[in-house]
Formats: sequence, C-alpha cells, structure tokens
Amino acid sequence: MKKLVLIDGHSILNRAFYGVPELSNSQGLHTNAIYGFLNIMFKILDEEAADYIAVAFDLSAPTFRHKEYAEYKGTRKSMPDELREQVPLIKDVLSSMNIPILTKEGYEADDIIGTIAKRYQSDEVFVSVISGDRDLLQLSDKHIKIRIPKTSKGVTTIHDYLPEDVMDEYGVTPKEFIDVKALMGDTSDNVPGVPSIGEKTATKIIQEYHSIENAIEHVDELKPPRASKALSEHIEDAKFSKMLVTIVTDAPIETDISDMEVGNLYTKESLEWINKLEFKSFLKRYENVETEASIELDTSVIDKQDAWESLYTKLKEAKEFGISVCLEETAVKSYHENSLYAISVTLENKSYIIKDMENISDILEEIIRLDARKYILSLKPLIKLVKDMKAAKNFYDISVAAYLINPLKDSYFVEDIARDYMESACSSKSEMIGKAKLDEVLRFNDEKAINYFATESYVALHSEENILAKLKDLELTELYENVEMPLIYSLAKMENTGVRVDEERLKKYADTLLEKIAKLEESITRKAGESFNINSPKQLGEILFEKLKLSGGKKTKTGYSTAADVLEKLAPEHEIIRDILEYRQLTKLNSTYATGLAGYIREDGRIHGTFNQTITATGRISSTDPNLQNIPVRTEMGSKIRDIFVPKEGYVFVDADYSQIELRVLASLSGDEKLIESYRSAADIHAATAAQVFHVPLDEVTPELRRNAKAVNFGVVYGISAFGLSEDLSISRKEALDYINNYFKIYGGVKKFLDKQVADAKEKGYVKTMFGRIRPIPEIKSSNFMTRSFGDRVAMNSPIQGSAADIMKISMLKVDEALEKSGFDARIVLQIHDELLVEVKEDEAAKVSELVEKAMKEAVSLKVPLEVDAHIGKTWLEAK
DNA sequence: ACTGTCACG
DNA sequence: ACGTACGTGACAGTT
Repeated sequence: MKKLVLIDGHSILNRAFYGVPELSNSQGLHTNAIYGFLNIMFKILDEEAADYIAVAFDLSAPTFRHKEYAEYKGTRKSMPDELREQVPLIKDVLSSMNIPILTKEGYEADDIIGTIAKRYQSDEVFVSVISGDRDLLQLSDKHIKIRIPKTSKGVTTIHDYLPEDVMDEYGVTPKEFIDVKALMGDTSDNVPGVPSIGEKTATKIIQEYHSIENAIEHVDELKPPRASKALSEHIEDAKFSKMLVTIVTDAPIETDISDMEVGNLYTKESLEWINKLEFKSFLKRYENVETEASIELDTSVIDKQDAWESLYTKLKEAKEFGISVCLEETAVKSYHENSLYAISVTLENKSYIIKDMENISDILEEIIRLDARKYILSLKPLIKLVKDMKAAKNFYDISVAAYLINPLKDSYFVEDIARDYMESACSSKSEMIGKAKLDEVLRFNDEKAINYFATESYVALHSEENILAKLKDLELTELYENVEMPLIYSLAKMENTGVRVDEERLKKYADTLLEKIAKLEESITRKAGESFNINSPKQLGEILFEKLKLSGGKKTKTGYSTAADVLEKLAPEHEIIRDILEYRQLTKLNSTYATGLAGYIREDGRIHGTFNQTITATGRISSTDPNLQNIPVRTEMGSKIRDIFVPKEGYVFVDADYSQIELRVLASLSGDEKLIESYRSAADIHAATAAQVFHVPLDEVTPELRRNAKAVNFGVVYGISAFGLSEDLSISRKEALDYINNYFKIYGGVKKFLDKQVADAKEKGYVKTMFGRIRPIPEIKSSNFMTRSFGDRVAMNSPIQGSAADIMKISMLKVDEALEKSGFDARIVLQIHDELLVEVKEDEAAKVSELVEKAMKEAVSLKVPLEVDAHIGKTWLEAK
C-alpha cells in the first residue's frame, strides 16, 4: 500500500511559529516557523516512509466558500511580520526539495487537501493529512488519517485521528463533526454558530439527529428548550455556519499523483537553504550530498626535517599566512607539559600539516617569530604553548574579530566564519571527524582529519580581508587592535598561571558540609513523614503542596515552583522549609564547589580554568571549566569556600575591585550633572540617591530609604521597569512607578540618556559602549510586547554593562603591563568582572597593592573618578 | 537536550 | 493586555 502525505502549509507554519521560541539567522532573518515546519515534516516523512507528498497553501484572494463575505475574512487577525517574512521562504525551501506546492484561486488550503485526499484515497493509497486545524477532522475516513502535531515543552507529539478516534473524542462521526462545529460556532474563525449552543449541546443534538438539516426539521422537539428556541431563531446562521465549516472535496484542481512522488529531498539547492537559514541540526541529513561551494584544498603533510626547512624558507618570505594548532586531547598530563601535536599552515592556496615531528615545539617557536601577518581562528590555545609570549607578533584572531562584529552568535567555528565571511560552505569538525579527537585521527593521516585541520588555517587566511574590512566599517578596529587582541595574551597568562587551592582544607570543608547535609536530610525526612529526593523539584513540590498542603501559589510550566523566593514566603507555615532552604544551600556548595572544584585541581596543585572572550553579549569575559567567576561570597557558609583559594608558599593575594563601576559609568555616559556631583562629593552613593529622590537631608536617610534607593539604582542599570522594581522591593507597582518618576525628575540627564539608547537601538538595531563595542538588539523591532520590552531594557543596560567590561579589559592590560615593567614577582590569577585577584611575593605585597590600585583607577578617564578597594590577605576570603 | 535552581557580577 | 528586572555557568533531575 502506498502512502500520500498532505500538509496544510499555513496551519503547520503557524503552529511552528508559536511553538518554537524565537530563532533567527545571523542576517537577522526570523527562522523559527520554518525550523518548526521542517522538523514536523521530517519527523512525519521519517516515520511514514511516504511515497507521495504535497503541501497546500491558501492564496490571499477571497475564497469560494467565503467570497460573498470577503470583508469578513479581512477581519481576521493579521499575521505578525516575523511570521509573514517566513511564508515565501518555506515555499522556496519546499521547492528546493522538489515538494509540490498546491494552491488554487478561490479555494483554501483545506479545500485543496479535502479534494486531493478524497480523490486519491483507496485500498491502494493511504492518505495522511497533517494540520493543526481540528476542522479537518471531518475529512477522516477509512483511508484518511488526520494527524495533528502538538508541540509542548519543545517536544512534538502527533495525535492521529481515524474515524473511530473522532468518535471516541467527540462522540460523532467525521461527517457529523461538521454539524457540531457549525452549531457551536468558532469565534477565532468567525463562524457565528447558534448563540447559547456550545459544544455539549451541539454534540447532543447531532448525536440524536445526525445533521443540522434534520435537527431543523425537528426543531420543536429539541432539548433543552433553550436550544430549541435558539436554533429556530437562527436557522440561517446555522446553515451559513455549516457552509463555512464544510470543506470542499470536489474543487476543480488538476493534479497527477505522480507529480507528488517523493524524490530526493536532500538536494544541493535545499542544502544551500539549510545553510542559509543556519539549521545546523538538519545538516546531518545531508551527509552524502556533494557540496559544490565547499572549499577546495590542496594539502600536504610535513613530517620530515628537510620538508619543514623548505617550508620554513617560504614562510620567511611570506607576507601573510593562516595557522592553526592541534593539541593532544587525550593524555592529561601535568599542566605545563607541552601537548602540541600538529600545526596547520595555509600559504596562499596551499595548506601544510606539520606533524609527527620531535621538535614541533621548536617549529612553533620559529613560526610565531616570523614577520608575516598571521591569521588564526583562535589564538589563545596557541599562545599558551609558547615560552615567551611577547615574541609572538603580528597575530590576528579571527573569532575575536567576528565576535566584535556580532557578539550574539553562539559559535565562531570554522563553518561559521566560512559561511558569514567567505560565502562558502565548509563542514564542521563533527561533520568531518564525528566524535573523534582531532589528534587521534590525524595520527593515522585520516583524509578527512587532514582536510578539516587544513580548513582551519585556510579559512583563517581567506576570511581575513572581509572580516577586517567589516571591523573597520563598524569602527571596531581600535577596540580590536588595542584591547581585544592584547587581552588574549593576558588571559592566556592567567590561564597558564591558574590559582592554587588548598586541597586538604577543601576536603575538610566538604566533610563539614556532608555532615550537616546528612543531619538536614534526616530532619526533612522526619518532618515530611517519608523519604524522598529533596533535590527533585517535582517530588519536593508534591510533598510540600500536596502532602503538607502548604499554600502553593506560583507554578512553573511543569509543576509547582520550589524556588528559594517562593519557599522563603512559606517559611512561617512549616518548619520543614528552613531545613529545605539550608539543605539546598549546602548541597549546592558541596556539588558545585567542594566536590566540583576538587576535580579540577591539576598536578601543580592549581586550577587552570578557561576565560572565554567570545561568549557574552555585552563584552564581558566568561569563565568555564570551572566557572571561577561565581565562587560564593554572599552567605557566611558559602564564603568559606574562598578560604581554600590560596597563593603559593611565600606569596599573598592582593584583591582589588572597582566600587560601583556601573553607576559611575552611567554618570559619565549620561553626563548628568547631579549624578556626577554626587560622585564627586558623596561617600555613599545609595544614601545620596535616597536623599535626592526622597527629599530628605543626607543625615536623615534611614537604612530603609537607602535600601530603596539602592534598588532604584540597580533598576536603572538593568533597564528600569516599574514591575521589576516593585517585585524586588515588594511594593505596589504604583509606588515603584513613583520612585522611578522621582528619580528621573532629579536625574533628568540619566532619563535622557536611557531614552536615547532605546531610540538609537530602534533606529540602528544596535547600541554601542564608550569604546565603540556593538551590541545588536534584534528584539527591539519585535511585534511581541514582551520581546520588545526586553529589547528596550537591553538597550539601556548594554552600554552600561559593556562600558564597564571595556574598562576592566583595559585595566587588566594596564595592570599586566605595570606589573611586568616594575619587575615585581606578581601576576593576575582571576578576573571577576569588576575585581582582580593578584598573587604576589609576600614582601612586595604593599607596593603591588598600590600599583594595581593605581593602574585600575587610571585605566581610563571618566567624568567621575573611579574608585578601587584593594586588600591584602593570605586567602581570597581574607583579601576581599 | 531541556528545566529548575542557584552561585556570581 | 501583555508579565520581567541585566549578564553569565554548573549541577541534578527529567525527558
């Protein structure tokens, strides 16, 4: 038996649009509906093994069924722009897959589907109709299955309806289903129906009389009397509704089923679309497709000294080349052991893979000293291998450049750079070598591995021109050359240095935690009356809100919320709550910090995390493996973990942090005289704000008023909203709004500045920091209120957070430089957004503390002074 | 792979 | 009417 799949195009696209979260490609094109559509289609095709397929679309012209009431169609809600722009695209994508698109002047997609389905269904052909619209259930038949996809929690499940399923769910046959719908009406579809007859009554009537016509004949006998009266008064409405609901099954559509035969979906053209739309998850379906635009590589392996020497001669004369390194990923040795395995170099159009050379480290040292401009996708891993980083000159990091151009992307891998800056497709690492480790497959000269590794240096070299030109266009060159590029060296040094942890103390800390956790667990089990997994929000919710009947209010998508702020409010209701909150805190400390950090300690007794330069939207650095930027400090028990971070013997820490850098940045950026004046004179900025906003003398500011003012200051930095502030302070929205208005009345310059950011973002699509860093804000043009409001707040926050990030980066460079020049035995070990932790020889601590403080204060010059607090200590906790 | 929670600035 | 404060990353549980 053959299978025919018919898809209701607009309906599925609509479902996909609302079911898939916002998604867009790097050009800012919205793609979520197309993504969802293809997901559903692929899923259906995979499981059905369809022989025939077609997709039906409405045309915009009035349809036959509705033509006399054309204006009534016009009252339908118009499509959001984000969806509208995707409609022509999905048609192009389908065409590229050789899937026929069916439309017919004067008919809706429903009618086309109805006609085709009834025309071809037979003992030989089984039809599946894919739609989100339940009206199509009327088409269900012995050989026609209606399939309705439902996406919730990101998972798509499909509900199938054969006639018996319609009967089960609605108690009527598919044919009778028309009459039920017609009687009850459908406001969203502008079907009037009969007033006061709903689903229940309609079903009862049709179950008894089987059709509207028959019910009208027996209208006097109808029960309840209310329905009888309603129908008799609205006979025309009922008939009209039925006409609207009834799908045409004999439309004059010329088709030939052979045109719908499923051919090769995975054509070159459709691959181009998938690449253009940036649907990476679909790419594996195209594995066997030859990509025409793919890069042609001319590679050779260098594994002999004389071959290297002849290449070296060429490199010495070269003006520029691309380079990449491959590390040994497998053996985790002591941290400083060299783990370089291979080097890829592209000179003009020829790529060389240098590998299996005893002296590969020396080769690298020679290469980095060459005069040529050297382009690399990611410099940090290379530079970390080099003995004298300062000797490495003339490097251009391509991914950092791409990040400055668009910091919103989630990766800057070779395929991303090739797509965005070379207009050619190239395969990703996983497409080329799967899950294998590059060094391992390179070892036996695997062709794909060689090719992949060569593309890394090839793309670095050949994307350079476009990418640097784009940087220049956006006025980012200075930031790139003077801040981001040099910063790579500072970050590399910091990673190589690592931070020491006292393993013994860590162990003791973990034991203390485990003891307390065990006691709490016992207490919670006793108070709950049963043992359960406290870490499971689901089980915990059931215990608290069902078994113990606590007043569970706030719900999440999946169940009760058991977040700390919710539990906090429940604390007076049951003594178990305190225990749970403490249990949560301690298990977090144990799993993420005590146990978690222990696993990162290397043979040198230090943790060498990674500091990422191309992750955040605002320009901040991020920290991973482990995250050293979220080590606890706010609670007493938590802050104890900082006592295990220690300097090496004979050294101490200097911890230096900016005081309220973001508010100072705001004062400077906005030029608000009052705020600037506050910073020049006042010691306590929150108190000063309180005095101004609440009209009280500075010495009469109560802690309460100060707390409120502090919240307002935070709110301003985050992109203020009355709602957010009211939540934070547990006050009414009206009061919050009063605070905000008061604030803006006093600090008019701030208001003006924030408004300007939003206006700029709306006009240009991005905002900029003090040093020209760009943050694109695609959300600001959204037609969705919530998304757009988010865009507004981001427009206000990004220049502030981003400028502070710029300042810290410049500051790191200056501190680094000053330390180096001074010859002190000291180095930066951590950066935590507005804080630097420096390890220094004990007898130089005081001088270094002063030097760091000075370098940070003078890093940049703002309209207000920058203040830095620096402390010396034997542990991180002590130094803070 | 996603969700909820919670650690930081 | 809409329903949130901005920026991150890790872990445990669930799908």
